[in-house]
Amino acid sequence: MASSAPATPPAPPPARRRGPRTRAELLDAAERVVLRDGPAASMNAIAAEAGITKPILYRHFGDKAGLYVALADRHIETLLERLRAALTRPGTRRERTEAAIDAWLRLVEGSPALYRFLVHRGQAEEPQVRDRVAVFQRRLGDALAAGIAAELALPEPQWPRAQAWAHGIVGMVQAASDWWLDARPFDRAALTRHLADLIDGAYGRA
Amino acid sequence: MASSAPATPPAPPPARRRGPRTRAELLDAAERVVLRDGPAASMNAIAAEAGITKPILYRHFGDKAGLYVALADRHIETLLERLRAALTRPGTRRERTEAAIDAWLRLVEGSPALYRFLVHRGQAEEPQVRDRVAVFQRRLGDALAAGIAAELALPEPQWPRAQAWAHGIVGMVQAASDWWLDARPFDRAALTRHLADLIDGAYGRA
DNA sequence: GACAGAAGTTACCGCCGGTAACACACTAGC
DNA sequence: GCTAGTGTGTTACCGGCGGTAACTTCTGTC
Repeated sequence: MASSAPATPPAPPPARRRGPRTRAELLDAAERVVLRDGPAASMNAIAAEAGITKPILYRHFGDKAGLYVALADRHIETLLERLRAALTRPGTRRERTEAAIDAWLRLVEGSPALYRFLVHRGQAEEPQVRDRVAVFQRRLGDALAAGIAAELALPEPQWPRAQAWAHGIVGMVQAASDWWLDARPFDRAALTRHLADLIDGAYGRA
Repeated sequence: MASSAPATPPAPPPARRRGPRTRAELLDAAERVVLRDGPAASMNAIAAEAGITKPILYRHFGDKAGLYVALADRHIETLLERLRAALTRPGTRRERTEAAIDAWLRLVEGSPALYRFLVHRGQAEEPQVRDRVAVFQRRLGDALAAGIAAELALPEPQWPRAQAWAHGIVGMVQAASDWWLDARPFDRAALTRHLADLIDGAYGRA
C-alpha cells in the first residue's frame, strides 16, 4: 500500500476510496455496527461505518432485511456445520448431546452480541425480516430433528415426534442460554451438563 | 355494560365522547389494533381505533413500551395463575407437567396472535421494550423454577440447576409451540404428550 | 359568572427505511 | 482528442414513525 505501485494509482486520497466495495467489506462494516449498536443499527450508521452512503447499501442488499439475512448467513452455516459434526461424532449418545450443546454455548459465550443478533433481533419489527431470519431457528430444529431420528433410528411415522422434540430442544437451549448470559450462576460446562441431564431424563428420574 | 346505569350519564353523543377514556378502554382498542395489524401497530393507528389522538396515549402510558407492557400485563397474570394452579394441583407429577403445558398451549391455540405478541414482538426493536417485556419469559421461568424445586424437594444449593431447567423448559415449550403453530402435524393433546414425554425423560430412555 | 384544571387538538421535531435524480471517474471506439 | 457509455458515488427528497409543545375546549366548583 506504499507509494511504489506503478500500474495502479499509488494511493487513493485517504478520505475517499473510489473503487467498488466488495460485498464482504460491506458486511464487515455492517457487522461491526450491529455488534456495537445492537440490531437497531440504522442503515445510515452502517453506510457511514463502511465509508459510503445509503443508496449503495440498497443497491447491494435490496433492503434492510436483505442485509440482515446476508449478515446472518455468514454465521449460520458455520454453526450448523459444527452442530452436525457434534451430532454425528462417534462415542456415546450423551457425548453427542453434550458436544452439540457445547458448540452452541461456545458461540453464546464467545460472542454474546452476535448470538443475540442471530437468534433475537433477527426477529425484528418487520414481518419480512422476522420471517426470513426466523428461518435460523427453524433450520437448527430441522437439523436436530434429523439427528434425533437417526440417533434413535426412528421409523418415519415417528418423525413428527422427533421434530417436536427437536424444535423444543433448540428452544430449550436458547432460552437457557439467555437466562444464563444474564445470571451466570455457574460456568459453561455446568450449564452444558444441566441441559444434557434434562434431555437425558434426569427430571423424570429425580 | 347495558343501558341501565343510573348514576352515570346515560349515553354520550356517539360521534364524539367528551369524558375521559378509561385506561381499560384504551387498552381494549390497542389490543384490537395489535391483534389485527401485528405488533408493528403504530401509535397513530391505536389512537385512531380508540377515537382519540396520539398525545392522549402518551399521557396515559408514557411511551410505546409502557403501552405494550400494560397490554401484556393484562394477560401475563392470568397465564401465570393458571400455570401455578397446574403446577400445584394434586395428582401425579406427570399430570402436573401435562396440565402446565396444556395451559400454555390453550393460550397458543386459542389466540395465536395474542401469543405471538406476548412472547415475540414484545421483544420489539427498542431495547427498552425488549428488556421490559422480556420479563414475561423470565417470570414464567422463575415461576416454573419454584415449581420444580418444590416438586423435587430440592435443597437450596440445587436451585440454580432447577432454574436452568425451568428456563430451558419454558423455551422448549415456546419454541415447540412456534413450530407447531406453523406445521400443525398433530393436535394440541399430542403435542402436550410429546413435550411431557421429553421432560419425563423419554429421549433418555429411548 | 369566573376560574382552575383536565381532556383533547393541531402542528411540529428529528429520525427512520427507502428512492429518484444527478455528478464524477473510467474505458472504448473512432 | 473527443464522445458515448457504464458503473460508483453523491445529494436531496418522500412518507411515516415515535414523541412533544402549545393551544383550545369542555366540565365541575365556588
